[in-house]
Amino acid sequence: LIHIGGIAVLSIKNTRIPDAVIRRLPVYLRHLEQLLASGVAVVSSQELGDDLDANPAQIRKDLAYFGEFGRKGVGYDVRQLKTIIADILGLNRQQAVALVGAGHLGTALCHHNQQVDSPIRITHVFDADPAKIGTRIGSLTVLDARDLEFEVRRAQIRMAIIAVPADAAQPVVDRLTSAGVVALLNFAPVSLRVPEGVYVRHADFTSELLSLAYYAQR
Amino acid sequence: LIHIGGIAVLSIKNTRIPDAVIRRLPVYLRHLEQLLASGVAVVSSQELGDDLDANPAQIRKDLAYFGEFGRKGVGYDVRQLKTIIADILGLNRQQAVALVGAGHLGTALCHHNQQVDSPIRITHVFDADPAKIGTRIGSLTVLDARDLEFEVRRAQIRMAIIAVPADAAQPVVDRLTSAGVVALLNFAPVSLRVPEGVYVRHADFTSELLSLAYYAQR
DNA sequence: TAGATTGTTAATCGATTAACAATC
DNA sequence: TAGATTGTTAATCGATTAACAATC
Repeated sequence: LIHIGGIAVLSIKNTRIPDAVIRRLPVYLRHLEQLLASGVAVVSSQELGDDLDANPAQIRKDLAYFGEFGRKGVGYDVRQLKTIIADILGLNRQQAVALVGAGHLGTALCHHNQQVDSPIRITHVFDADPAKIGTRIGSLTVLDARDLEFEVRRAQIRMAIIAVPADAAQPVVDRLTSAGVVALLNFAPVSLRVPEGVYVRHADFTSELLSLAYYAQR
Repeated sequence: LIHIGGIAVLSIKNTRIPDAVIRRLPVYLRHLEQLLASGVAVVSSQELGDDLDANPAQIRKDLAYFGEFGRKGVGYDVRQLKTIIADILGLNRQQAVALVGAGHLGTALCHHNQQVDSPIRITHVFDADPAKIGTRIGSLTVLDARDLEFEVRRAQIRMAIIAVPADAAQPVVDRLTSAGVVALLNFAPVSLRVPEGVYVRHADFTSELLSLAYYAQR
């Protein structure tokens, strides 16, 4: 553990942290922001669990992966915990994100990201269609997909969103990873092959709808 | 097991089937369609596993929840298995889907669904904004959100997509479930409370991006 | 028949939840 | 101090993978 002024900070242990834990952190963060906005200074894992429909032990265990942030008999300082989770996720430093594919979905994701108050911002949009290159999506201009590697390297981009058709996805991913991208959010309906150490999250709308249909049957 | 003409068909056991299994079925289905298109008639779990980066035992076990569809020493008939999975998911009967929220994201999801060849189709789009009501998204016209219950009941809609702002989501969900919706795909960044027996899948783009940032840090 | 591959049981792995000593 | 709540260990639960008899 790293202690600064008696407070355990960002003490990522050498344990491998489960993906499920990482995916819950934004949920905690958002709720802490709401609590802070409504003037709540301290919150217990029990209260968080009630609000978020989660097990209090799970919340405590999730947080304990990164350090000791609570006070026994008291709970967690809302403002402090909010800052800590943001730090864990790396939301303090500027993270450039590339979006590849300016179709309906890509365009909407881009607009959505500009509307919403998110610390992670799409900074580059690429498309291969000459009719789209140079057009604007909110404050961004669609760039030529041929310049992908060059721009990604120049901006030192590490995160990318894949919103291209299925058959275009793998080549795009190969080019992105070769240019330094290490975290991918994939909206194309294909399983992607990536080099060791690169993280891929699948977020395919069509598959989601198909599996949802199972639950609608009765 | 239910056998029709010597073939075990859609024999959903009284076992509770894990959600993880259901979510893999569309992946299998899509790949089987591709195999069929390229003229492959029979496939083994080993081959499927290689193609989909999955464990063959897992594929066999997933399928075995629903019946015995393979031939020992041979493998699975591609066409037959494709049909069976489509039946399991309920993709044979027409499923009307309501989309609530015609903002950037909702509009894109609607367009995307019309472009892609998916058996599950968005049939109704609702919005509360008078400026949007009556406008068209592809072949659909945006309906007045005040008519939500009426239209959902009339079309016997059981699936819905939530693409409204966070603070509007819960009331919309309450109205949808009261009108008969039992499966929800939620793009709003809030945890939803639903009646017993209603299935909710969370698909919040902003949270996805935030957790992805963790993996981009180094 | 010999080789291959299923369906299923058993073993393993990992994640969630319960319990509780430590302590604010 | 008494009551509350953390951090953590142990127990439970569930999902994945391995192993193999059955059999095409």
